[in-house]
Amino acid sequence: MSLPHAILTALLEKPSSGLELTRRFDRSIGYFWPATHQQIYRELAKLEQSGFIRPLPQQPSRGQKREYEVLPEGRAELTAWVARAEDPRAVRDPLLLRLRAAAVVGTQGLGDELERHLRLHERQLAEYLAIEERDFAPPVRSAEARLQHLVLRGGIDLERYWIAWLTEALPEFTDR
Amino acid sequence: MSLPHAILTALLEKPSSGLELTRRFDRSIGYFWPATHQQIYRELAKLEQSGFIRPLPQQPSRGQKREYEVLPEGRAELTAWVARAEDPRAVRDPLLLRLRAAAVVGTQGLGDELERHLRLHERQLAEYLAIEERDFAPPVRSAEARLQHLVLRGGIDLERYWIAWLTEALPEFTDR
DNA sequence: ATTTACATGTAAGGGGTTACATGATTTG
DNA sequence: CAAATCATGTAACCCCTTACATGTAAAT
Repeated sequence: MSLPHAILTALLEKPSSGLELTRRFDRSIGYFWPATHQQIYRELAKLEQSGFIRPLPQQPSRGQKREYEVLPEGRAELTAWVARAEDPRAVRDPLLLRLRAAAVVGTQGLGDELERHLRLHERQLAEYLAIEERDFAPPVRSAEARLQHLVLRGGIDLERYWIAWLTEALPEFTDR
Repeated sequence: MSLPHAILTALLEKPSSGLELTRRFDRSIGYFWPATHQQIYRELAKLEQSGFIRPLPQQPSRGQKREYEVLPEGRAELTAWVARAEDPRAVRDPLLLRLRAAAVVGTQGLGDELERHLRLHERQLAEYLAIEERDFAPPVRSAEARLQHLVLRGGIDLERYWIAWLTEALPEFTDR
């Protein structure tokens, strides 16, 4: 149940239409919870029906922009969710699984794939570091910015985790 | 499309029934790809229909154990999957999202939740380390064991990532 | 007027989660 | 024989993914 809360967060930061949300997701919240416009429209409809958000007074026709804002009930729900007890989700990683499978059927071709993943993670890390430099440069920051920085740090460290693990693993795969 | 391959891997290691697979998942493959018995039975039926596995000659009635073995086609599929190009899955983490939400609605109650997660990850790390000590102790090992160890290392480092990040983050949350 | 971009949707299918149903075997 | 356990399965719901559909506005 995270997508509705991701949307509430984004709408509190700035009332938006479905497509605007989709674009904002692509370059911020979506790093940690990606969503397509189909998901977002569906969820907006649910959130409206639940009384958590409402459309800003505007033209209500198809093909027209339709912006939403968060109601007090929505803010209350988000506030409660922040403190709610929810266990970490189970790890579900296909790459680790593939290594396990390779232990049984052989590592043929896996080395190249691991290198490819290594490059992808290096690219993602570079993207995060650029954002960090742009948005969280040295001068002291607000509590809000410190929290956002912490989240970004989580992403950065996760990419570094993968890079370290892949770099350690690669020597096992010499079929090239 | 990872669950069928996880099952093929497990069945190659040892032909099993659905319930046996469920139990083996709980203490090995399931660390990186959990699955309930419902999922496993459904997937076994699909794998049989696809001609990747077949039931061992046995009594075919309800409530009776029904064991499967992997056919050559199944092994071929798994071998191909190991080398297939598949991008890393998108990160989708509710905790990072909650921090982002907390930047907007406040961190009330989040400190306790972060500490709880920290404890859960410490427990998981201890479990992994116990497995490492039990199954991958110093004496030199087969290629198969080295790969399995690499996978476990991935799990260990991932828990350490969370522990490090949570430990770094906690001081930001002083509402206790 | 046609094309392009903007904007909101519908439909189908897959996989995961939870609750429940039912048959067979073992144990007290 | 009653209860517990083993074993396989059904059903419903939710979320994510992909492909497609449709309407409006701006650009050429």
